[in-house]
Order: sequence, then C-alpha cells, then structure tokens
Amino acid sequence: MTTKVVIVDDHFLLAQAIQELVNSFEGFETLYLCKNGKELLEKMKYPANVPDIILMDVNMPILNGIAATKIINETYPNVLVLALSVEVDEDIILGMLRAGAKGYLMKDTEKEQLQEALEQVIRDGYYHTNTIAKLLVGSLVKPKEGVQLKDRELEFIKHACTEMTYREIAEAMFLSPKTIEGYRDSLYEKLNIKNRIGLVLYAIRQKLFVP
Amino acid sequence: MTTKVVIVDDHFLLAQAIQELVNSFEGFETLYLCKNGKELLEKMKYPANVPDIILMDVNMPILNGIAATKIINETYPNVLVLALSVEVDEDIILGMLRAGAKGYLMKDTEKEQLQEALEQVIRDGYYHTNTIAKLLVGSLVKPKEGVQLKDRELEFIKHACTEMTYREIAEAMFLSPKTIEGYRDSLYEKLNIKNRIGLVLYAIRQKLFVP
DNA sequence: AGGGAAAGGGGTGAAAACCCCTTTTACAGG
DNA sequence: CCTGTAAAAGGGGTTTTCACCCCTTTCCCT
Repeated sequence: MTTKVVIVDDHFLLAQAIQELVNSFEGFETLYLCKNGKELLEKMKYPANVPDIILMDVNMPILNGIAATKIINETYPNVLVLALSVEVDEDIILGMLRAGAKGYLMKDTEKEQLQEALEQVIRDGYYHTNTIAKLLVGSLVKPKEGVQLKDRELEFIKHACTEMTYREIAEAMFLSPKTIEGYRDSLYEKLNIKNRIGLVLYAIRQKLFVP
Repeated sequence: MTTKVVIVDDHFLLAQAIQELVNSFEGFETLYLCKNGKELLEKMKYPANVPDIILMDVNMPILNGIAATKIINETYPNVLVLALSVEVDEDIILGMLRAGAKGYLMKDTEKEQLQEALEQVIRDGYYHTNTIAKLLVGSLVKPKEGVQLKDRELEFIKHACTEMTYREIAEAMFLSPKTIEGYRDSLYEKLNIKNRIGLVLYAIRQKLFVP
C-alpha cells in the first residue's frame, strides 16, 4: 500500500515540484496540494483526503505552519507532519516541533534526503537532521529566559519603536508620562538594557515590532 | 532544437524540483544545476556548458544573483537570465532587472506560468508579470530619493544602532563628541527624522544595519 | 589663486531621558 | 475588614540629547 502525501505550500511552483519528486519515490503518492493551512483543513474534513504525511511549509498566509500543525496534531493524531522551510530561525523551528511536527527539513535538502525523511518518518515516527538535533539540545541548555511581558508593556514597546516622545506615547496610551517612565524603567531592568535604543533592538529581535 | 536551461539555486530540493518541471516541458531540457553564482561561472567556462536560459535564484551564498547576473550579462550577452525568488523587496527586484535579468518570477508561480515565461523569453527576449511591470512604473515615478551618505556618516549610523551614548560613539570613532553631534544633526535634517529612534529605523529599513 | 564643499570642533539653553524613591489607588484573598 | 501586592502616578535631581548658533582646517576644482 502506498503512503499518501499532501504538500502544503503557498509557493506553488515549489509545491508542484516537490509533488513530482514525491511521486517519483517508490511507495509514495501525492494526494493533492494546498496553498495554506485553512485550505488543508477544509480538504481534510473528508476522510478520503486525510493523508499519511503532510509536508508543511512554515511561512504561509491565512493559517501558517505552526498553527496548522497544532490543529492537525490535535484533530488527526495519526497524521505525520514534516515541516519544510527556508526559515532557520530557532524560535520558528522550535515552534513547529512543539506544535507536533515530526521533523524539519530545510528547502535546500537533497532529493535523496527527502526520500529518506519520508521513509524514516513512516518507519520511526520522526526524522531529524543533525542540524536540528543540535538545535534541540541547545534549546534545552538555554531554557529561553522567560521574561514575562504584560499587555500594557508590549503596547508601550511598540510605541517606543517610533519617533514618538514618551509624552506622546503617554497621551496615545491614555496614561501619565510618569507611568510610561515607570514601564520604561522596569523594562530596562527586566531586559537588561540601558536605553531606548536597546529597547528597540530587543523589540525587533523578538519580532514584537517589524521595521 | 531544444532550449538548454540551467538552474542556479542553493535550495537544492527546489532546484531539483524545478529541473523536473523544466524537463517535462516540450522543447526544454536542463543541462545541470548550480548552488551559487561562482559554481555557475566555473561551469560556463566550457562552451558546451553555456545554456540558452539561466533560472537564477537571488539569495545565494558566495556569489548572489545580482552579482552573478551582472557578470553573465557582460560575458555572455546571448544568455537569457530569468530571476526566480521569494524576495518581494523592491530594491532587490530592481537590482536584478538592472543587472540584466530578462524577467522576475516569484517562487509561487504556477507550473504553466513557468512554461509561459520560458517560451516568451525565448520568443520576445523578456517576460514580465503584471506585478513586476507595476513595480517598474512605480520606480520611475519615485526616483529613489538619492540621499547620499558619506562613509563617516554610515559608520556613525551603525554605532547609533547600539546602546552606546554619543560620547562612547565619539570615542570609538576617534572623534570629538561635538563632531558626532554634528553628524547626527545633519542626518536628522537630511533624513527628515526627529530623534535617534528614527535614525535606527532608517538604518534598518535601508539595510545599513541588521538587527 | 580663490571659492566652496567637507570634515572637525565648540557653546548654550531647553527639552527629553534617565534614575531612584514615594504615594495613591485598586482590588483580590485570608 | 484588613492586608498585601501591583498598577498608576508623581517628585526631584542628574545626565543626555536636541537644536540652534558659531569657528577653523583641509582639500578639491575651476
């Protein structure tokens, strides 16, 4: 019996291309392609459309890979999700794995490695390259220093990433300038930074603010 | 006679996949794949390896698409370069076109569109989607406000994107704090910004500084 | 030779940012 | 009801930044 694969990727050219690759592997066939997570979930409502393996892109519009994977894992625990991405961002990779992806393939993978991944994930239930394995270990060593930011602080940070003065930020947030200064000071403490530039850099690196 | 195509992309899986697509088109065949511009130029030293069309990724290590395209265009003016990228950054698209690319394909292109592009570039010498055409017009309308920054100013901007005070920046650049303030003030003027945050945002958006 | 950028340096006052510490307010839990 | 805690607001003093002025030196170009 052949293993049924579904490819979810908004880069349609890539999706079609991978489809041809997968179809060329013995014992594998592509059921259909999807452009995003939403489309995939719609399809999978019909039992005939539930595959064995989903090759899932991470960066997609509408319903991204992480969210989609999470839902898949809860709804169809027997479906194996393999992440497929150019993204090398640690947070994103870990996000996918936490969401229940059984492996993470870079898009510069060789043809043979894709086949290997598909076969291993069927056999063992997971597939991890050395790169990803190393990352996993790293994330255990450094447990992601859980600096907990409150809603109001996040809002403030976003404002701080503009040319507004603190007085203007205070007005925009309907607070006293002094309160804003309070937010700022406690953030400086928590995040171990010295001035507003540090705050902006933190925000950008944590993707709280997109420049 | 078949049209010979070469695919240059460090995402090897994608490259292989596109290869299979291209080979499935009537009248086209893939000569070989390359992982970057350097590899391509090495190959093309042998006349038998000079293709009719190059499908060129933009983001590559070692020798990127823009640089490679420029060299190809000077050395082999008869070779048609089609850019192939996920990149939607206006500067990069324009860079590729200025470097001599005959078209710019998004990686979410449909199979049929790729075939169309290959055929049209052979027939007419170019291929542009509506999206790209619109971009081209836009770039003519807004002639890229040529704010000319001097070396010393660029150096200062990079320092300004850190938690250093101006005094510290002055020390790092072996200048008087006053000179630094001079740079700052004239940049505020030139760039039409009000404070250091604006400068940081400008630097990031212009890719002078990568966070 | 002279005019004009470009680069480096300087002064001052006002505003903003920074830092520490207190008070008020509000509200949940014993 | 009282208490503890956390958000909000504030006071006051120091440093930094900002936004104006000003000057000299160097170097390039016609």
